Amino acid sequence: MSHLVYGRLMSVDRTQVLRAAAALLSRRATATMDEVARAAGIGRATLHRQFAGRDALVRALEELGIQELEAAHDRARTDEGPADEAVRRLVAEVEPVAPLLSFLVTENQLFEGDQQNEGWARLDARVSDLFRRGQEEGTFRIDLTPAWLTEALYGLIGSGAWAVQDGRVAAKDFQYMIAELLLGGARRSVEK
Amino acid sequence: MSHLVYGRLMSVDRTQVLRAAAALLSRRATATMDEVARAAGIGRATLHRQFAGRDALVRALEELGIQELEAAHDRARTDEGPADEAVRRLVAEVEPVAPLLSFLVTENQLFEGDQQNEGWARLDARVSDLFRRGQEEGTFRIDLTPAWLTEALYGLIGSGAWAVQDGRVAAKDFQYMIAELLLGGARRSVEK
DNA sequence: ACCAGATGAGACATCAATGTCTCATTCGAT
DNA sequence: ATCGAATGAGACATTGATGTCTCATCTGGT
Repeated sequence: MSHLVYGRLMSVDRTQVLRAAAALLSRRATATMDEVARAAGIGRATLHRQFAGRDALVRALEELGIQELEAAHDRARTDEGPADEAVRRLVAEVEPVAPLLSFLVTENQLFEGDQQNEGWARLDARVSDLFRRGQEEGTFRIDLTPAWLTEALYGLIGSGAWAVQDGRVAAKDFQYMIAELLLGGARRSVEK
Repeated sequence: MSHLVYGRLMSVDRTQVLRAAAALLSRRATATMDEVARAAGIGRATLHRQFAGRDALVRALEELGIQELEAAHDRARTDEGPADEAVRRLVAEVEPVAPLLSFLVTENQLFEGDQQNEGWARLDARVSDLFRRGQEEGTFRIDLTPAWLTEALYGLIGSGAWAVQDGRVAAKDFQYMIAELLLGGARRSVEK
């Protein structure tokens, strides 16, 4: 019993399947279960054995996304140093998860916002806290609510991910474009 | 033949149906044809008589959205006056169309972006031109490309529409939040 | 009042995706 | 090499939405 993983016999790598699914669904949110299976290099039956159904798959993707976002937050140490620099670090760390994030956000929009998942609430709170801290430190303007800044960050990350995927923005500019617009806006400022 | 409209006998108001569809689909993008029909107060058969199918309905919504956005642009006179003020006017004029716009944007993302609709291309060009003009006038920073600023504007409008619909942002703050963030960013600036 | 045309309701066939199941094959541990 | 477990491929039933059709009813113009 050397290959027991989580009490089950090992077989297909669950995480690997999830990553393949994320990669595909981020591009085409309407991809079928069969397509997901092929993208993951496994049979449809096996996919169904691992995830009871499409809903279960999406929920698993949600968990994965939340995990990775939490990890990104941790790595970015958003509670340390100047708030604007923390935002930059956060954007940088979130970049790899951006396509999955935008998929999950739109997915959540589709299915009526019945139950605000606890994980999302916690993430929202972390982002929101960051902006609030920036306001208290005098770095961020106080006429834009932390809730809106949080929404805007998600929105810009989604737009950025999609613009990159579509070739309208170079991948290397992703972090810069988002962070700069979010922090400094489009208007030319006197400083700098 | 007093009630001939566009060569067809009048009956249900096509535009009114489209508006009802827009209102519903903007909230629940997966709403069924039957739901759309009920929302419009007509029978499903009649809905099918007017729009060959779901695709046709969405395409009609697309045309409607494009029309209204063009009209918003015209009213905002985005080629007059300082670019930043033009952006403000544009955001204000676009606000009523925001939910429909965000629906169409995500819808377009779902179906593979094979052929860029001519209408969207023209709208993109108008927005893009506005930002370019601002850069040439020295109002906007030049390190953010017009293409990205255009994406960002759409993204923020979508986020704003959704945040309002979800009650996380007050409807009355919609224009201000978007325009201020887009123009000035989150960082507190020295001026003002 | 009459009539052509449009509507609404529902029956119906179709279609695509989903979920379940079977079975031969393959893989890994021993 | 052998055995048990997992896989892949495909058959199959189910489901939900779609699109078509019919027919009774209604409406607006004459």
